[in-house]
Amino acid sequence: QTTTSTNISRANSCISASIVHSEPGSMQQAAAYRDAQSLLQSDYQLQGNGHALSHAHQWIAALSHGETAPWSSEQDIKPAVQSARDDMHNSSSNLQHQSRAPSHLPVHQTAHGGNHHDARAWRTTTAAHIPSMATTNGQSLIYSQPSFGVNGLIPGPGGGQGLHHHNLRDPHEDHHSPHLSEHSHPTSQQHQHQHGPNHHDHSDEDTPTSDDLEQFAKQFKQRRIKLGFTQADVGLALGTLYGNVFSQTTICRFEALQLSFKNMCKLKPLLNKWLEEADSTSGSPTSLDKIAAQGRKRKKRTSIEVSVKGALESHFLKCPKPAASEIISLADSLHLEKEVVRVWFCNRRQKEKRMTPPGGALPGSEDVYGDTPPHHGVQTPVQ
DNA sequence: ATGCATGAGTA
DNA sequence: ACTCATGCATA
Repeated sequence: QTTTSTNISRANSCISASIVHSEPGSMQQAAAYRDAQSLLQSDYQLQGNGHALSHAHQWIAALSHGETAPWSSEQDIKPAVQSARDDMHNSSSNLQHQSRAPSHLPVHQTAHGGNHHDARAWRTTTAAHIPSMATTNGQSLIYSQPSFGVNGLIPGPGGGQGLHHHNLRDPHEDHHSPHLSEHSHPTSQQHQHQHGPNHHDHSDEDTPTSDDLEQFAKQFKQRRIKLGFTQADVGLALGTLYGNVFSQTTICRFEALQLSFKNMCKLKPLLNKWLEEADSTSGSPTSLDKIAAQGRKRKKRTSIEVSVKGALESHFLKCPKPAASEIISLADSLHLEKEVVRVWFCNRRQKEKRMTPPGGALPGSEDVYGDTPPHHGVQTPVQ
């Protein structure tokens, strides 16, 4: 039975945000965010051997009784605080019109034009990238104005764990060509380059191919580690640099290619820029940060039992897009809330669309739900 | 590193 | 109600 994991809420109080210094003298590094975060969660974060305990907060309290939307009941606090005029809007999201028409061309969007792309274009093993730039909205995405002095890096002690970041990962894979120049694949990756407007040089300008992304992601990770930054540091730095903060999760997923092709394309330029800034900047401070004091009661994460997951999985194979009624009956039989089941399917589908789809890509069951991207060869991205 | 969740934008 | 981009909370 689905237990909802024990959990303590996270504080959702507004953090006094922090400043916005753009002075060259102000030094607020990444640490700020991290600290703030830990502060928030400090309730239960143990230090050393401490057992801290926690105390529950809001929504927890709320659920004791009325369930009518335990979490979504009252107020909804808005995230507010996006640091001022930061136009982070750019959501990019608006442009994926996945034409279900079988005849769509694999459009390749420029990172900026970010248009559709159907999520199936990558993996285009056999090239076939038709450079169409039918992009309607040729701007949006990314960059916001660089109003500040840039760089909010600096890994050091202040940078948090950067202190002893040593190497908590991959014992192997260390040292190898540090330069970001293009050398390539440490681990064989077949890369068939595409013909197209691209020169051979895949760096950041044009629309990258999935191979470019793989290469970049791998290299990015290595550089990042060598520089002593954590994924969280990077996410924050992006925020201080461009105004768009990203979480550790996103950086992690980027490195692991667990984002959609389009999403990867959008992020690559930013990360690439950070990378350049990062190693070129040896010691310049300045940063600005913004911590979104987000307060929104989040539903407790439902923990679905393995057996139940298995059932969902098998259903997914049969029908990736169950109708509402099916979801209801399924939820009912599995003793799950309808919403939980619905979300599970959404997430499952999304997972299929990542560059690195889950293992079970069974052949034959590809286009069943008219939306399956043809990810053929899923080459192990592993590391 | 990942599972479940939220929300904006769409259809 | 879905797709997508993202992320909190967890494993």
